[in-house]
Amino acid sequence: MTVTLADVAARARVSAATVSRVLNGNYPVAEATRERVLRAVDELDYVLNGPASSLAAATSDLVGILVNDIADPFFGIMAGAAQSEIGESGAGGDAGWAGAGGGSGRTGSSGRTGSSGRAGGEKLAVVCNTGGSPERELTYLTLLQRQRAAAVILTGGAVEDPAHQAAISAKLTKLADAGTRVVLCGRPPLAGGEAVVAALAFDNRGGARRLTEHLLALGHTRIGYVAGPAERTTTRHRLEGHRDAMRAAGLGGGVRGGIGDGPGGGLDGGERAGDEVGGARGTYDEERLTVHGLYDRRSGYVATLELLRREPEVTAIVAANDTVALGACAAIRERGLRIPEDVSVAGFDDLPFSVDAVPALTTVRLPLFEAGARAGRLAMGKETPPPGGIATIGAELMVRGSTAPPRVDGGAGTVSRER
Amino acid sequence: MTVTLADVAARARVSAATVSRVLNGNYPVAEATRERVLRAVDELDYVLNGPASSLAAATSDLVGILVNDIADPFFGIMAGAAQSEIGESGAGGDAGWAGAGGGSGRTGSSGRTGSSGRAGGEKLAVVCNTGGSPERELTYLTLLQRQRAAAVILTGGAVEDPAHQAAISAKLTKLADAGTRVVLCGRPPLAGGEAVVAALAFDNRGGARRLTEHLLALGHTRIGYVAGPAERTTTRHRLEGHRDAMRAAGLGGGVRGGIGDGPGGGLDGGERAGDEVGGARGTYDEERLTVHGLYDRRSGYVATLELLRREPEVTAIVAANDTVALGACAAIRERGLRIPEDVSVAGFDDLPFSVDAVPALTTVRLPLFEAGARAGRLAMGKETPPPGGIATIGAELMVRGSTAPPRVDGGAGTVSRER
DNA sequence: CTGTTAGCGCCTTCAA
DNA sequence: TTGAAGGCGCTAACAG
Repeated sequence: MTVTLADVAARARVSAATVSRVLNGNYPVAEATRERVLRAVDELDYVLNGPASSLAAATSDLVGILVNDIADPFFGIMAGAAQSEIGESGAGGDAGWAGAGGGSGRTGSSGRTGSSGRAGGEKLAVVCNTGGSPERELTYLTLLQRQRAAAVILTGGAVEDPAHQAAISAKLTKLADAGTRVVLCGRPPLAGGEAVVAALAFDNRGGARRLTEHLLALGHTRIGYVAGPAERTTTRHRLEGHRDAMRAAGLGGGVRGGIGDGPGGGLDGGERAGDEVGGARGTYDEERLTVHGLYDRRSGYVATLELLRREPEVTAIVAANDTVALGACAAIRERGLRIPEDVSVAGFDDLPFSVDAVPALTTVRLPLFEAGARAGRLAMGKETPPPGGIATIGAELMVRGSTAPPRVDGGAGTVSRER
Repeated sequence: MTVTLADVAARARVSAATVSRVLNGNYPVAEATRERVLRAVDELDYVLNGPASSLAAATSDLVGILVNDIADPFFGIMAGAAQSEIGESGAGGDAGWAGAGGGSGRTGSSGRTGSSGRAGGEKLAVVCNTGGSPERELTYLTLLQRQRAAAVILTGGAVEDPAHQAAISAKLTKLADAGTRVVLCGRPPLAGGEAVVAALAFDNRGGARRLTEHLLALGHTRIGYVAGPAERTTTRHRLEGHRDAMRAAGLGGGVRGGIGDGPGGGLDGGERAGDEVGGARGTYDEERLTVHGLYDRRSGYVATLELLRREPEVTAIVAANDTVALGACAAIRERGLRIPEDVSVAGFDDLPFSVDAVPALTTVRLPLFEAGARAGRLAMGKETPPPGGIATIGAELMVRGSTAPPRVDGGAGTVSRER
């Protein structure tokens, strides 16, 4: 029923081996023969059997890109950039695709029907949506391992549960052993990072610190923080950067060790406002002015409402990311407060929509596209890994209209005022 | 080096066929044997060889989801929803993953190491980013065909070039012939749609019509339209809906046949403002008040500036989608005009951020998540296709703060006024 | 319920 | 430069 290599060979009057050789372009083949084969391929409309090919060659042209949330542009931008480097041979550029031609030296005979059975280095870059679930992440990794993927790119923060860290680490080691190139993008390096080709980590901590320093310089002291899910590295690093800045300014401080002290990282911490543990007044504030949620708009909205309830005098809200910041803005406005006059708001990531927010969002820019593209190149072996396999990617503070000095009379004032 | 089925068979003291059977769960196997095999699998840390399996079974567990722009939540939401239905056996719900357990009846022995060599119905849902390029679309389809994908979901509008339509159609037919289930989501049905399991099309035309009718009811008559790329079905349908409404109100009208009359759909039409072709004054306006661009923020910005230049008295701008609308808002504000007092703005899609725009964006809601999920189910054969294989998905008008009656003195007035 | 027997379609030495 | 032959790891009939 389906056309096979043998059929093409017969039509071209050569052996199957020869057809294989012209298709893969790894071996010298006489130009005449080659032409004949290519013609037969087109005439028969032959399409290589991937599984058979992968089985025999013990490797496939699949490259997996794992993302936490495919509906979030944060991941979409990185994934798209990576794909643009992986898809066609040397696509390179920003968004330009080389088109269907290319391949192993052909110049697109037989009209634009092309894009047939050629194998030449074409990789199938696919993105897998883990939904932030560690189990799904592991499952996808196994599926990719099963497919003998050529490379795997893991994007975004990792879950910090030691059991999962270990499981992921073990899995990546196996993948690497099997010849799969593993690249981390926007994720901190693994403990024993030998398995990984390269790890591109964002400077979340530094970015967060500079952002909060900006707020402090403006004169804010009561700064609320809407954090992401408690167990993620990204969440922890950004929160730590924020707290570092606060402590350096003599605010908050005390207990070390991050954010793992609340159960489940939910929005339910509010009821424990009196739980003084460490004793230090600073610690009290630090926890009281932090609410965890998801990296989505709704969480930003709910968390901000909670923050305003806990501390009506808050003059600034720092959100885990831009999306969360949008939710925060909505909550603030709903309470009849103005941005930035009554409350300043800041985000993180500098997603495309952030500049269009009203007022434009002060945030921390992460070079998502560049990082994704670099990860793609690394995965393809088109770029040499950074020394030690680890690179930290800078985060740039973008000051815009959503942050301003606090009101002189301090605090947001009563919550009842209508606009 | 790598563990194979035979190794597992040897360790479990059964034949390879038996191992295969317990792994695939398609055949009755004695409970005792089954346990033994599973234990051996875990002990050996065996992972099924996908290519070999696909080769022998003549089908793979790969499901491809093609999107035009992975960085656009419009596609991300649909793709994520589809994946949630495909990933795990019966995940079903909104965003909840069943976790790594599951599989063919096991209850997760040996800790959470799990997610190993089980094959049971697990599909690898992958999204492929075409970047809107027809060539890439074709290439991905070929790659998927090569992998013997179990199913393919095409999302979003199609390019209207007949040559490509034909090429895609032919390719889909081949895929279907090879047993791949093809589903269209947010894309109009094909000419000869036999190859397709189902086509879920959005009511872009109806939605656009109702949106413009809303504006007309408000009293607007000089309405600018920022359209998407000229050659896409989505662009055409939305524009036609808009013009239908305008004509029904006695505005615009005349020449039939859509938007294909400008070269390349660029922003370059402005210089031709005097080209009166049809003769009817309405036609003139229709084209003068339409500018094409991409489905991104920047295009919305640039196109709106152009629209304001062509017709300073414009009182409303309808954008091709919400992202474009954001750019339009930026342009309008930059010209010192207020939304909606001076100029009303409307979008399309109702993406999550639209409700957070200031003022909140009037738009047309498309049930992206539901549609994506349904497409996923259809692709998995978990849901029976609609009659005729075609379903039109409703679009709901969402009236919010960005649209209001035009100013009584008409028009946006001079552009120099500062806020 | 389980083992045996053939391939699935291609790549890759090894010769020629 | 090309052909011949073996096997990659698994599944799918058949027997038993």
